[in-house]
Amino acid sequence: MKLSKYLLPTLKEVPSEADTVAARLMLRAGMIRKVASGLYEWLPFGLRALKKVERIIREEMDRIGGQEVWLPTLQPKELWEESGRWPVYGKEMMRVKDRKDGEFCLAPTAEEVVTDLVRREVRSYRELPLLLYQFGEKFRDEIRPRFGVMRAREFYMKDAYSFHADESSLDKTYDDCYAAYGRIFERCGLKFRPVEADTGAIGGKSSHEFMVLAETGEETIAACEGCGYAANIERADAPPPTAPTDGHQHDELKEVDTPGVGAVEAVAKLLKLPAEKFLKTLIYVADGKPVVAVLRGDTELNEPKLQRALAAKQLFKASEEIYRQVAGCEPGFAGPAGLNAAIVADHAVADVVNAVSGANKTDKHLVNINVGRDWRPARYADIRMIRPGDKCPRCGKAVAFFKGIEVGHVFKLGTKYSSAMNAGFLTEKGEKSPFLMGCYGIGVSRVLAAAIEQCHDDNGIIWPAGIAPFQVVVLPLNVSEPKVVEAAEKIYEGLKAKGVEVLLDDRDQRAGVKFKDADLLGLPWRVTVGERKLAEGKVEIKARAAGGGEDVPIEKAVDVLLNRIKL
RNA sequence: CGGGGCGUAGCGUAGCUCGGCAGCGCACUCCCUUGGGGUGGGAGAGGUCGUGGGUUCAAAUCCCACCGCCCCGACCA
Repeated sequence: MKLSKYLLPTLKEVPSEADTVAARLMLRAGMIRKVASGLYEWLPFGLRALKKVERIIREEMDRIGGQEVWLPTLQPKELWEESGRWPVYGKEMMRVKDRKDGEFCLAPTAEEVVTDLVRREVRSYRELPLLLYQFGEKFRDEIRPRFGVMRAREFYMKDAYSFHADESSLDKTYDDCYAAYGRIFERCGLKFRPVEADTGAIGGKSSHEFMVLAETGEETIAACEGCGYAANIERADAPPPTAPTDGHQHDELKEVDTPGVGAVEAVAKLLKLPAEKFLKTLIYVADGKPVVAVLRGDTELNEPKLQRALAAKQLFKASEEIYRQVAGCEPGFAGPAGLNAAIVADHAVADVVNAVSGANKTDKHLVNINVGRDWRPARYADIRMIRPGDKCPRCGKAVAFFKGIEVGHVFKLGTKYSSAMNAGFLTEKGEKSPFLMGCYGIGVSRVLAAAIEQCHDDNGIIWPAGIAPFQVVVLPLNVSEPKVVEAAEKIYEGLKAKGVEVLLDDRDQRAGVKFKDADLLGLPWRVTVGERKLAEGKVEIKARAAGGGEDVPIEKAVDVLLNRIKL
């Protein structure tokens, strides 16, 4: 490809919208342009890289027996009603109507359509297992799109779905996908880490996320360097509480005035007591019923855990109105004593002796409240967030937090969708049984952004060879010098003839401009053709990732590069 | 949805406080110059100043409404 004819508009200045390194570089390197919030155009250079990632994924999915399909992006409401997700998915799902007022959504994911396909076409256990995958646009109406294509409203995704007759078959495919994902991200040049994940709204049994470690990551991972345990903090088990913080003597319950002071930190300051002595009382609504969560004052609620503990389909914070109905006071003054609602208490609460809590009276708190004597939870559960320095739930060493970008996710769905949608097969015994399912996603556009986030320097992108849009850029430094042009074109044509993807910067630009753009575009290999070295019959070959070039005779340049590229 | 900020040429911005010819840098077109890290000079083209309304002799500038975008938070794969 000749750069003079290629739609590759590089930018010297950074558009103000760029909020991460990757977004800045993708815009500057002419890979993408923004059309509206969370919506992007992919230009030729960017799309080439995206297709490289796609190709790697396709190869690895095919390798484990995946079969590529193409499912509709526009999906009928009826299927989503069958699975029960039409009302549950919420505002994040883009919904549209056709001319007959029929309702559809723009696919945020494809469990429903693929389950529908398989229930119609597969009858027998003999046809299982089945691993289907596709590439396509997904739509999610994010509250706040950001970080360029990292969190966009329309994005490019590989999604795969597997169907099984039994658990061991599901386990095998899950493990195959897990391994394939490792190979995919490896080939994309990413430093990544698989972590245990919450199963979230999609629902299901076990689940792992593939995280690219990056400062700008939106996910937080709790990881133990001791035993290798790593989990999304939404999922990470909190360690069991240690010992009671002081004696077992239960002192007399007292009511104290705390006018206008509701928050734990503020009351702690007022009463000169540490936050560990407090009971934090939170009121939620789970599937329409109010529930109360009680935590130790220095810990935070983990909503997904509470939702799991309650087995609730929907969970949200109680409105102030409901709060008043349940607690009988203004928000901030609720406490577990005398509440008329089911209480779920975090394990850590059990050990707090002579605690402080809200009194369920506005501007009042209770001192020396004790579980068992003054209140009783309906049950204990792990509902708090893990904290940095907490003990690893596996080995007991301290865990640390890391930021990560989720690039892939594997789930064991079980029969969640097949049961809801009556999708099943006949077993050996001739009995009908719902499919066991797994699903496996990779954010293709996000992988690319994550790779750039990880592979760059001050001057631009440094492409991992596997996903570089081209392998080589040839720079004739002075196009008004025929000898330079001739030598550059010879190398360019020579590489093309060998099937190497090569870009020729034939623009009438100064050397400095070409060097700057070459660094920005970040292709793995650069061939510089200038008068100075040409006089000795040589050109310079330089790797983008390494400093210092190597001078080679013109006639050997193609062969030398072919060798280097193989490495 | 709450809080904050911004909207002026393709990109980056000045001007707005205190109303009075819409400017600058980069990019773009043409000419000359230069030719190994964003040359130097000259000439040019490009604007509903986000949209609508109001105040005024006069609005990019002041007022109101709306739209869009960005940041923080809440929310969420």
